[in-house]
This record gives sequence, structure tokens and C-alpha cells, in this order.
Amino acid sequence: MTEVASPAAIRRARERGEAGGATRERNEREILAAAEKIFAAHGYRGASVQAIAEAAGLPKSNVLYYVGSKRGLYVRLLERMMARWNALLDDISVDDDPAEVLEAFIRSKMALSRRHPEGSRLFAAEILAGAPFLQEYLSGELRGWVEERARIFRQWAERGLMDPVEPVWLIFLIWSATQHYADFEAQVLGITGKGELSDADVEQITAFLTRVILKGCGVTPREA
Amino acid sequence: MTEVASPAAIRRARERGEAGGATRERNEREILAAAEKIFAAHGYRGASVQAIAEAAGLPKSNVLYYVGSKRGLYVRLLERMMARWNALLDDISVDDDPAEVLEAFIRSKMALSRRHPEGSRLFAAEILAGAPFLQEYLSGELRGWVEERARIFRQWAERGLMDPVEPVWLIFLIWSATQHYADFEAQVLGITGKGELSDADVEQITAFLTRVILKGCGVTPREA
DNA sequence: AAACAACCTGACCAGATGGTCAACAAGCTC
DNA sequence: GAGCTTGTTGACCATCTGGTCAGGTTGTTT
Repeated sequence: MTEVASPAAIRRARERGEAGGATRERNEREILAAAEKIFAAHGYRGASVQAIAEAAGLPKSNVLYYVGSKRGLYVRLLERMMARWNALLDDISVDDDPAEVLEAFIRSKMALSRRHPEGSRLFAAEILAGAPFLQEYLSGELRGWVEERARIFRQWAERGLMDPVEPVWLIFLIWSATQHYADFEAQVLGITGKGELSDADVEQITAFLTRVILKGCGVTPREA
Repeated sequence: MTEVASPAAIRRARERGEAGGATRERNEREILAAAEKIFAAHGYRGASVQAIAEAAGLPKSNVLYYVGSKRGLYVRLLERMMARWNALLDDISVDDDPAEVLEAFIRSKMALSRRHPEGSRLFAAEILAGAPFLQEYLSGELRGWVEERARIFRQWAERGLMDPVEPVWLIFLIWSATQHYADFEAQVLGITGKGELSDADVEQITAFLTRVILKGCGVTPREA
């Protein structure tokens, strides 16, 4: 039984928690970045391992040597993106200031869309396809998170800190408005005529969204 | 006598004695509907003529007989969607009531997303892919339309009818918020736990968006 | 330098891809 | 029913698909 480089060997290595060689790390990073771009643009079916390999500057066989399979690569990217997402979902409490929380929410979501546009689009493509890989996450973890926030939003409304709007629609509004600048980047750039959005543009948009949404929900920034 | 899964639709048509042009019309309609669904879910690359044919209940050859090529079919669908889009872009003037115009804008866009969710997702997939077929439309026709509206919004702001927000971001906000319920339907359903959004749900969402956005922009409905 | 693991890749495979085509069936007009 | 248009479809083609594999090179450890 020859123990040549094989998926099994890789799995063993990873399970052993070996601080992967520098080569492996570099190549995997390259492959993940390339794959995120291709999957984001063409969806799971539309992406080809060949195209990913070319974008990563490697032969197809080499890509498969590292990632095992197209499906595994896709799942891994999805998980990475969900991890980024979860990272910014800090807890809030009824005693927090609604204005602060909502602004932080908008800002962090906007930053995520900006820092990882390909990841955002990857997520969008997955949802467009009917969320075949994420159904569980959506109706489980994420749903719980939304309900938790919704409860707090309702309490704020009861205390007169904001209008009694349906919190779930509010969360969707913030998600969609921020996600838009990653997912529909091509449209945004085409219409504005810009080659790309500058930091200043993004700051302006963030300020606009914060202003409109907070005011629209009757949330007034706390006085100093 | 073909014994293979003969499309029920065609047999029905034949039995009813529907003639010539009617057959073409019926089959094309069936094909376009099936193709819209498949392209919407998997994007241009990810969609296969085979899958479209199966969804339409026809042999692949027959589909190609009617539509010529995959590319042609895709372009045709895109054009049909742009036509629907253009149909609701009526002109507005500075003398119109901002509240009425914005509400009508939100409502009609929401209705479009609801009436043609597959078309909306098809559009989204095209933009995700970098808008290879729509670049011209975006930076031409659509851009002009946005600028025209923007001019009027600014005039309203000057007249004190609304806050001086950047009109382009406002338009994007409305687009994204409404588009969301078509494009991210799988997410919305997963999180809300519903099987589908009822008319009442949609009405509630529309009312929410209208309320928040109008208030957020300092637009007050005109007094009677 | 020997041994061994990690890394690399061209050749190959079965199946799917978009598209063509020849042959035939069904309808319509005269 | 002849003649023509339209509709229908299985067989076929070159190319691409995800994935395997044998056999090689490189790097590290002893």
C-alpha cells in the first residue's frame, strides 16, 4: 500500500493539526481566493475547476490535489464566509442604545460587503440557486439570531425608543441595502460611471443609509 | 410512434387540434418559462440546455429547434425582463408629489419582483457575473434614467419637500430593498419559516418600506 | 546521503456540454 | 392527394466536465 500524496494523506495531515508547510498554505490561499471569485461570478454549477485553476495559476490536477473536490472547495468557501459573518454578530442587550446598535450594524455589514465582495457574491449566488448547501444554516442558526434581535427591537419600541416597525423587515432592509454594493457592484459602477467605489464613497453611502434608516424608524441618536 | 416520455402539453395541444402558429407559441412560452427558472438559479454558464429541456418537458433538440442557441435564448430572456422593467418606468416631473412618486416607485418595483421572481433572479445572476450582456444597458439607458430622476429629487430637496439626500443612493436603496424579496427568497423563507410569502405579507412589507423610506428622507405625505 | 513525506502534473476516463443533421411526421393550401 | 411549411427527434460530433492515477520532483529529517 503505497502512501503517495493522496486525499487520505492530506486528511491525516490536517487532522494531526500539522502547521501546514509554507507551500501548502500559500497555494491554498491562492486557490481559495481564485475559487471565491469564480464561484461568485458563475455559481456552483457554472464554475469549473479548470477556470479556478487558471485563475490561481496552477494546473487543474494541482488544485484538486489540494482541495480534494469541487464540492469540498465550495463548502469550505461557504463555511469561511459564514465564519466571517458570525464574527461580526456580537450580542446586544435591551439596555443598549438603539441608535448606536443600528449604526454599528449597518457599518459592520457594509464593511463586510466591502472587505469581502467575492464572498458576499458567493453567498448571493448560493441563495439564488435556492440555498442547497445553506438551508440548514438559514433556518437554524441564522433564524435564531434574527429572532433574538427582533425581540430586543420590539422591546425598544415598547419603551418608545423607536417606532413599532416589524424588526424582521428592518433587518432584511439593512441586509439588502448593504449587500447591494457587493452583489450589484457591476450595476452600481455602470450607473455611477465610476471605475470603483472609493473609501469616501463608501463612507458617504454608509452615512446615508444610517441617516435614512434611523430616521425612518424613529430612532434618535442619544444626546451627549 | 414514439414511446419516450412524450410531452403532455404537446399531446394535449394536438388532441385539441390546435394548429400551426399556436403550437410554436405554446412551446416557446413553455421553453421561456423553463429557461428563466434554470438561468435564474444557475446563471448563464451553470444552466444547461438539457436541464431547460427537461423542465419544459421537451427533447433537447426540440428546444434548440425553437430558440436556435443557448446564448440567443438567454439574451431573449434578458430583453424580455428589461422590457418589463422599462414598462414601469413612467416619467415624473418636479411638480409631482414626492410622497406619491416614491410610494408608487416602491410599490411598482415590489410588484415586479413579486410578479416575476425568476426574471428578477435572472437579472441578479447576470449582474453577479459582471453583467457581460448588460453592460451597455446599465451604463447607457438605465444610467440616463437614474440621472433624470436624481435631478428631480434634488429639485424637491431644494424646495424643501424632502431632505437633501444623495438621490442615487436613495434609488439604490429602493432597488435593493425590493429586489431582495425575489433574489433572496430562499433566505427570507428560511428565516421567517414560511413556505411562501402571502399577498398580505407583501403588502405589509411594502407598507413598511414606504413608511421607513419616506420618513427617512423627510418626505411627508401631502395634506388633503 | 538515505529515507520519507509532501508536492506536482500529464495522461487518461466516463459522462455531460452545446450544437448539427438527416429523416420523418403533421398540417395547410391548392 | 400533391406539394410545401412546420414540427419532432434520435443519433452523432467535438469539446469540456470533475476526478483519478502513476510516476515524477522537491524538501526535510535523520
